[in-house]
Amino acid sequence: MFALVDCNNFYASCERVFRPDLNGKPIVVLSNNDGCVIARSNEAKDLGIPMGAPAFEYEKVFQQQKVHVFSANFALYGDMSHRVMSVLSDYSPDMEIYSIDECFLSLKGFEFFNLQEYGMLMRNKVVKWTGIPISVGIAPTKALSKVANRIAKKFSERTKGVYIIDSEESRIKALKWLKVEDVWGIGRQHAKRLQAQGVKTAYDFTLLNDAFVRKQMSIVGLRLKHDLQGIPTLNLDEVQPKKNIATTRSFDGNYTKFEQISERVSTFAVSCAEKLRKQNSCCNSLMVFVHTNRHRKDLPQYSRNIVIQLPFATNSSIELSKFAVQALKQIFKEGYSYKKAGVIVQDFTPQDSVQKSLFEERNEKHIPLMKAVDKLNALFGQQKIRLASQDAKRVWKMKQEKLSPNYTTKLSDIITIKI
DNA sequence: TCTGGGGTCCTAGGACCC
DNA sequence: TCTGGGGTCCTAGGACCC
Repeated sequence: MFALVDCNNFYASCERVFRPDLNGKPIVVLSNNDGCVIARSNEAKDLGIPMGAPAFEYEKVFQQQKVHVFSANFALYGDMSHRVMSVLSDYSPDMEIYSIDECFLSLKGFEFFNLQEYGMLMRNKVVKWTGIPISVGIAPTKALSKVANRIAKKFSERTKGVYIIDSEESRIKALKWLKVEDVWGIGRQHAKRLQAQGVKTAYDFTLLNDAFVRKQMSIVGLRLKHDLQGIPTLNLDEVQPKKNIATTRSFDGNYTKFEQISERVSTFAVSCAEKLRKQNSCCNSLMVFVHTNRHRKDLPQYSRNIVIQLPFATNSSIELSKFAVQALKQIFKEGYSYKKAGVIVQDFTPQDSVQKSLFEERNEKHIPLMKAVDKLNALFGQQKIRLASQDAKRVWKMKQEKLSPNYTTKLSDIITIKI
């Protein structure tokens, strides 16, 4: 059996942990730049605020309905996620952290446990120790545990947040209830095609023949089908080092000058380099892209990316920044209003087995230098030490008007309790 | 005025090898 | 008239996830 544990309305719940006065009130969390809605409390969902809603279009609703609006505070959510996962890791020797707010637990060897009770234990402990409410779905396969989790959440009053699929009868009942477009792994495109063929529920999907599914949805779809039939096909994955790392941002306004954008690109490259060093990888290639605001139909549009092969594998902020700005030079065109840029590093090699280059040497001095920079930044706060090619005055170029304090990661933001 | 960010996997087709 | 067979590697594009 597998358990899929999922935090309810995760970002909204994180904000609420430190603002208990907001219990029962509508909350939304906005994306970077306070652009669109990326998380909603149940109360906000009930008001009909959709996922991804542009914030400026819903300003009136927010005011009229007294919705509490937060800028995304990823430092807080990341730390809270850690805490939740750490509590959950006590409940199984095998765990797959699937996303910031979800994990699978293997319940192999738990045959003689009362799984309903076990799920309740997890739920109570997590909410008591972290303040985050969770839902637990338990079933013989990963895909079915996803389904069970949905039921646990949807009917939380009846299920108390824990639901188990453990018989053929409950499997079929669950799958007949679940719409095909809500199945994990069936996105908009596949759902559209399946519906056109009369497939309405997850159960209908499991009745299709293998060859048909294989042809329409590749091996991925077929695996999913088997998993939903109760044949364990998807395995628990361990956390792998990433294969790509990206730092991309929309700008706080429209940028037209090369210097403005190169400063951003340099900062993005430095951020990628930091993430690379965290997982002990070096990258061999790097992509830079820029584009204009695609929502502005009245302005001329331009969008381009470029991939460059590096002469040697590196994770030095200095090198990567230099290469990224060089790449930007090749695609930047005068006369456009740019809205977004990004740096993506790819083609990794482990840090300790980097090949020497025949023609161009990487500067070995960068290794201890980066170590020192990382140490200082960890001690004195992100971006304390920066390259001259980055902006020296402002660290964040984002609209974050409703940012909550970093309650759990910054000493000066820790809450005070009066007793 | 204002519209997010960061990932994964699979397949087909082209280019190449012997 | 008739023109083989068996591979690998890479990339772009498409699908999906949170």
